[in-house]
Formats: sequence, C-alpha cells, structure tokens
Amino acid sequence: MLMRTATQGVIASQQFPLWSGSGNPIAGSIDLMGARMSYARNVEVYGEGEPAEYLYKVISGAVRTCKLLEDGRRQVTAFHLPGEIFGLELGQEHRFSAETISESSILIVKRSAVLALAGRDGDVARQLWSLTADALQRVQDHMLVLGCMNAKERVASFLLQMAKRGSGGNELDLPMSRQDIADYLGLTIETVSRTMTQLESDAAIRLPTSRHIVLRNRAALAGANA
Amino acid sequence: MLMRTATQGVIASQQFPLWSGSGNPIAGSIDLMGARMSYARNVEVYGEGEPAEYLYKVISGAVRTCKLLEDGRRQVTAFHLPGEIFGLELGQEHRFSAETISESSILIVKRSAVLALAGRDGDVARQLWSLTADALQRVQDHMLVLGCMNAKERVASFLLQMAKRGSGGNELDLPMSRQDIADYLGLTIETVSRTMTQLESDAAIRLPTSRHIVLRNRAALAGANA
DNA sequence: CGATAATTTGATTTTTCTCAAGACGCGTGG
DNA sequence: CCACGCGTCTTGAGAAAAATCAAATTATCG
Repeated sequence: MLMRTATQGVIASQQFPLWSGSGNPIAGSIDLMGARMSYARNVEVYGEGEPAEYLYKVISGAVRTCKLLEDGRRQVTAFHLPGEIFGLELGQEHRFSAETISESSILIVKRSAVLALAGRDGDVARQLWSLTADALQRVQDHMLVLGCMNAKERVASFLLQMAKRGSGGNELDLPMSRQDIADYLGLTIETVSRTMTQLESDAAIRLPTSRHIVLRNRAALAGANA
Repeated sequence: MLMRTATQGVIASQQFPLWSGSGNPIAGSIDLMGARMSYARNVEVYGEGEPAEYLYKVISGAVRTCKLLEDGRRQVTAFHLPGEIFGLELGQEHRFSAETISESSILIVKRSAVLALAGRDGDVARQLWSLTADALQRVQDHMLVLGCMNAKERVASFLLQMAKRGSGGNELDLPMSRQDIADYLGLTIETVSRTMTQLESDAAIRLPTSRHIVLRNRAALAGANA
C-alpha cells in the first residue's frame, strides 16, 4: 500500500520564512535555503526511528504522521495541510512516520542548519520552541477527543476543525480517506462512515461526495452528543 | 470536592536547578530562587485560563493536570510525580487546571524570571524547549493508548508506566484514585476497577490494597490484549 | 465506633466493533 | 463510449466491549 519511492526529485530551490505550525508568520523569521520536492500519493516522507535530518513544510497536498503498534494498529497523530510545518524533533530520531495523503509538494530544510541558526539567534530558537508548543497544544486538544468523546462528537469536531483549517467556509474537501479519519479519531472506518451518514440525516452536514462536505448546521455539530 | 484554599504558605526558599520533565538534569542548568509551598490534597494549584505566572516542580506528593468539557467530563492530561516540572506555557495562560492528588510540596518559580533568563542564555532557552518537547513526547505516547488500546491494555500500560516512573521495582503505590486513573485512561471507574481485578486473577498483578500494587508478570502486562 | 468516601461487584443497556456483502467512483483498455 | 477491475465507501446483522445504574463492601478519619 505504501510506496517507498519517496522523493521524486528536486524541482525548485527557494528562500523561505519559517512559519509557526498554526500558519502565523512569526516576526523576525528565518530565511533558509529549502528544496521543494514532489511526492506521489501514499508515499513515505520519513519513517519512525529514522534520523531526523530535515524539517518539512507542506506547500500543497497533505501529510499524515502516524505511530504504529507492533500488531499493526495505527494511530494517526496529526494531519498536516499546506502552510504547516512537520518533522521537527528535538531528539535525533523521528518518533513517527510521515506519509503523503495526496500528491504533495513539500519544502525541505536541513535540520542542522536550522538548529545552528537557532544556536546563534534567540529569535529563531524561540520560533522552534513555539512550533513544538503549538504541536503540544494541538495534541493536548486531541486528547480530549480521544479520551472523552463519543463517535458523533469525534467526527463532528473533526469536521469543524478541518473546516477552520481549510478555507474557513462551510465547504470542505477532505484529502484523507475514511480509514485515515478513523485512525485519527480512534474509531473504525465503519463507525466513521455510519456517523457521517447520521450527521447528514440530522441535517448537520451534506455529503455531495464522500470527500466533499458541506456544513449545514455548525451549532448542531458543535453540540453533537448523540 | 476541590478546595480552593490553594497555597498554604511559604515554608522555605531555596536555590534549585531546572530539570527536564523526564527527571534528567540538563548540563548548565539554571539556578533560580524558588519558593517551596505546601498544598493539601485535592487543592487547585492553578486553573484553566489563569495567567501563567509561575512554573512548578513537584518536590513531594503528586499533581494531576486536567481539562474539562463544559458538561463536566474530564480528561486528566498528565500526572506529575516528585522531580517533575509542570505548568510551563509558552503563551500567557494556563491551558489546564492543576490539582494536587495528595498532600504535596511544590517548588514555585516566577515564569518571567525564567523567560528573562532564557532570553539571555541560550542553554536555558534550550532547556525550556526540551521541557516542552518532553511533554509533547509523553502526550503523543498517550495518544496511542487512548486511540488504539482496549481497557486491559490501557490499565496494564498505565501500571507499567507508573512502575517505571516510581522506584522502578515491582511494587508501586498509586497516589491517585480510580477516578483519576479512569479519567486519564478514557475509561470509567468501574471498568478500571474490574480490569484491575481481572489482572489480579490473571496473576499479572497483586493488589494488597487498592492503591498498592505488585507487578507479578510484566510480560503479561506488556502483552495484555484480552 | 460511626460516618463518609472510595472501591468493588453485579445486572443490564448502549455503543462500537467485527464480519460480511453490496454500491459507488474512477481510470484503463477494449 | 462502455465494460471491467479495483479501491473506497456504505450498509446490515450480530458479537463484543465498555458504559450505566444500582448496590454491597471496604477503607479512612475524626
């Protein structure tokens, strides 16, 4: 299922500012040489346990990071959309694998270069800390979903979150499969599918296609508990 | 249930090195004036949304950090044992509440002093980053529990984790209630209790008292799936 | 020793998972 | 242009896991 033909070739090289994970430019940003790479769909960007040589920024497409249990169970720990940075580790190794969800263009920067810069420039160091803190915040918020919410609440909060991160409007195109969503939300693919159908019959959403979703009633989604 | 008589008085003042969350001293550590405070059991150290004025280190006792859903459901995001630091935020506000689990002694440091120091000293800044990264790592590991594991696996992995963080031996005293464990593991109190009983009848643990646990078969705990 | 809180246990219901099959969408090649 | 194949998604029926409701037991503290 997962191709190993990772990097398809350097397409461009450019200067880029380091952005915070949430998409806000941080004042006094870094400019570093980055290489833009193209990836096919369902390709591994890096694997769990590999040395963390680079830091990545999604230009277009989408990426999932996941952790696997020995027996094959999978937890998708995060989705990364255009503008977002992933792969930043304080330690030497990647603690997850990262895979493209759709055809993607990704900007790649040498971690050592960024760390060296951070060593000289406190502002850059603070930005790196900020990236980690943002990641922590998102994961902590997700704990509430995994620990407290039922299926309907999980799916509803997921859709609201994706809408906010996308255009912000009421229409959204999901780049990821039902299986990805299920593994992110700690549900099975069948439960995700059934819940989507149920939200549609509740008139909370419309499903023109399985990946294209229209939010019809945000209040119902926000308060979805049964 | 939760007393608001937070700080009971400054008992002592001392110099202390900033430790990483995992308990490892980091070279070139900070030394700062800290105030040691005593807290009764089930007392709020700080509340969600309060300004993050301080940074805390558990000297003795134990602390839980949690997030509440409007309807009262609670997710315990972490337990903090002696030697561990909590309450570090990059932003201005605490994103959780923190409460003592048992009578505790806690060292308190002004956040502004630490941040100011970090601004001048890259080593200190790196330690703060490292604390955040450690917290991120723990939370990410916990996502796997909440997203992938069944009740038995959750309880078993919790016991193994607590044993490792405690003396490391096969005996452990849990400072927290079954309800705290349940809210940490995303289960109900009854399920936690039943699972403990089941682990005992599996001969994986012994339960001399409800809070004192002896690990009899770590392999069984590590591989507990049904 | 008695009151109160914490924990365990039991019976039942609800939710979600599992297994199975069918429908849909999409690209390829005839 | 249509048929076929394949991957994805949906739906159904039944099983399993965990939650809920209720009560009994055990610990704790004055």
